[in-house]
Amino acid sequence: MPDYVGSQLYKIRHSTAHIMAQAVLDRLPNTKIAIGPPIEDGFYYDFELPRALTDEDMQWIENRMKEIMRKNVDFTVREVTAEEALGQFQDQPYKVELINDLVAGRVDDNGNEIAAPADKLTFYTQDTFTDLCRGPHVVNTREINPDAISVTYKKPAGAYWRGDENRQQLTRIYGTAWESPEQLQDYLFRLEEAKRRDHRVVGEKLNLFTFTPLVGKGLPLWKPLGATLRDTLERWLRDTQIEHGYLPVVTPHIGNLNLYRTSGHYPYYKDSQYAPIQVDEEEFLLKPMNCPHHIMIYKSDMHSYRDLPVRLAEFGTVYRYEQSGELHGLTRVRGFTVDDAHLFVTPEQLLAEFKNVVKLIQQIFNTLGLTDFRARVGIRDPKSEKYVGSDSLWEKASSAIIQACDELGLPYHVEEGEAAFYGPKLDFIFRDVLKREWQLGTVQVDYNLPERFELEYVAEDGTRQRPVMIHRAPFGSMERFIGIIIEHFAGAFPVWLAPVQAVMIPITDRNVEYAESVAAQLKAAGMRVEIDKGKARMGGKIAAARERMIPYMLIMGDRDAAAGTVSVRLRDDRDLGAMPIAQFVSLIQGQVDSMSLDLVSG
RNA sequence: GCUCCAAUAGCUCAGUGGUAGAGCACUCCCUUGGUAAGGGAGAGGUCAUGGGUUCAAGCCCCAUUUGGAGCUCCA
Repeated sequence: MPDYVGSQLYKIRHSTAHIMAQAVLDRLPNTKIAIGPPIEDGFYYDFELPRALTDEDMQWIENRMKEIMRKNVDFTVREVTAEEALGQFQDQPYKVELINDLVAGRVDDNGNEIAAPADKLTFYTQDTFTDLCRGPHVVNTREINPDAISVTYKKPAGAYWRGDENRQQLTRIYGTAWESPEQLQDYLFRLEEAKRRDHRVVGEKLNLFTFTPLVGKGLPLWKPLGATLRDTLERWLRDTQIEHGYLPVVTPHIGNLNLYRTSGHYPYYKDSQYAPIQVDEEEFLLKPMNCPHHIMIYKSDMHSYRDLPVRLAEFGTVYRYEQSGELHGLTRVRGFTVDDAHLFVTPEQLLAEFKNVVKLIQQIFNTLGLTDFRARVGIRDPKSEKYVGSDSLWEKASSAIIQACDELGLPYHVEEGEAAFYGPKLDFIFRDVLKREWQLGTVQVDYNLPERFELEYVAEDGTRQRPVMIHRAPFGSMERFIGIIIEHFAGAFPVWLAPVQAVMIPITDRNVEYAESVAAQLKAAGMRVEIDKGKARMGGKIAAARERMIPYMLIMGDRDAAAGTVSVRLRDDRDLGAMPIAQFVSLIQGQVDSMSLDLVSG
């Protein structure tokens, strides 16, 4: 957001961060202060505190901040020398480090850019508090609405000084600030909404998956309804890929360590894999990626240019030893299934084939209504050593990706350091309701693994030539993708995807038999249905079905049994009234066949 | 991995040192009700695990395990 930096909201948040630091020092005078910038939806300030903060501290700090704001104090700026700055902050070691770095012109926070030595230092002062800061700030605290800020809405958390895990861990207090109380309320509502949609909560409510320490952390167990959802997605992609000329393959869950030494994966990702398994003098790895296996399948046959592209696809389950603190529901797990495929193409085919893959991914996203995404071209970090292959191959691969995006009219931006170790890639990054970003689909161009594995095809002139590989996964991982669409739909999946598409609600026990005959007809038509034979009354059964986000409730009593109808109620409370069974079957089939996002057409 | 917070019934949670609780779900009984939760009874717990303090521990302390919020990381 280029318009954000320097905007009035930005100044409000930056200034509120300073006021928070003042309030924290008022509460705990021995606190060491670090830095406090504005961020996307608020601000934070990092502190080294003399003791842990309590809820009472947080409330006191928030109240104190409002008090300071209501005093209508000015923010004043003043240029200072390094000596003066060091004198002012002699008891503040983090500030001293910042000042010395600024003066010396060392690396910035990311360690990337060498910053020129600062030609001046500035202090900003409000009330009793002075901070080293380049600004900008509001002129007076009257520009900040005390009723549009909050620091108690979110718990403080740990954060490393300068983002370096080898350095002091500080306490980060988050705050949020807006221009009006209404905006603050909107924001807090959005946070509540995100909690409501949390896939871990919805997954429990809809009975989709579970975790247990006895199986292991980060290892999801898919329950019948979750597995149905997953299977439906898989079948859809599998069928779509067959239409696009992909060929199915199946490979084992472990592989000889030498396979990953040849591919070059092992040394790079040693730390994030399960330890090798030793059997009979040989070492095996739980499969951390599918590429080398697919490569060996390609290599097992002689290929003619006439047969290319060869597109090998597998829902391949892989295991990666993610740091324990990284695990999160379905979106970061230690065992997951990649909707993987590797395309072996001639250099001439690369561009067209890459574009086809991108179109396939776009088609998949559009079908699900996932429209809020951006495309990122990830290229090498020129300063890093972690990449394999020659400069010219990288150059070729990167320009192929960029050319494909240009020709498709796909807006993208290029980021250094986001490439895979063997080649550059195009990622589709989805933004969810909380504006969090998730990497979903990925397409990678690879000249290096064909080289390392000495892959070949026979060209028109009879010579052996090297193919180019495209790695791609539209969902990324089934687990993460499902986690994200659970939150996207808040559990209310489109009809074609819903694990249970319709629930029969017999009004009395007399009507159960009729419900069973209706259910049998719907199942015969390929629908996923349930009968609620529970003891609850109709109202209770409706409430239960709504909780579970089941698209259609078919209520049936004596009148329906006599007339051969079902009374259709939708999960969004629309009531379609009684209709013949055949009419309902064609209604639901229409929605399924068109993969509609709506419950009724038109 | 690090900091902080947490762990009580299948689920959501109450319980501040003195006999283990509620709602939902489950089983049984009554109720057979036409569009957002009928009534009653019952069953279900080594209060995460292991140590410690105490006359006495779900509650206090230590360790471990697992979960959460962040940080760092993410092929």
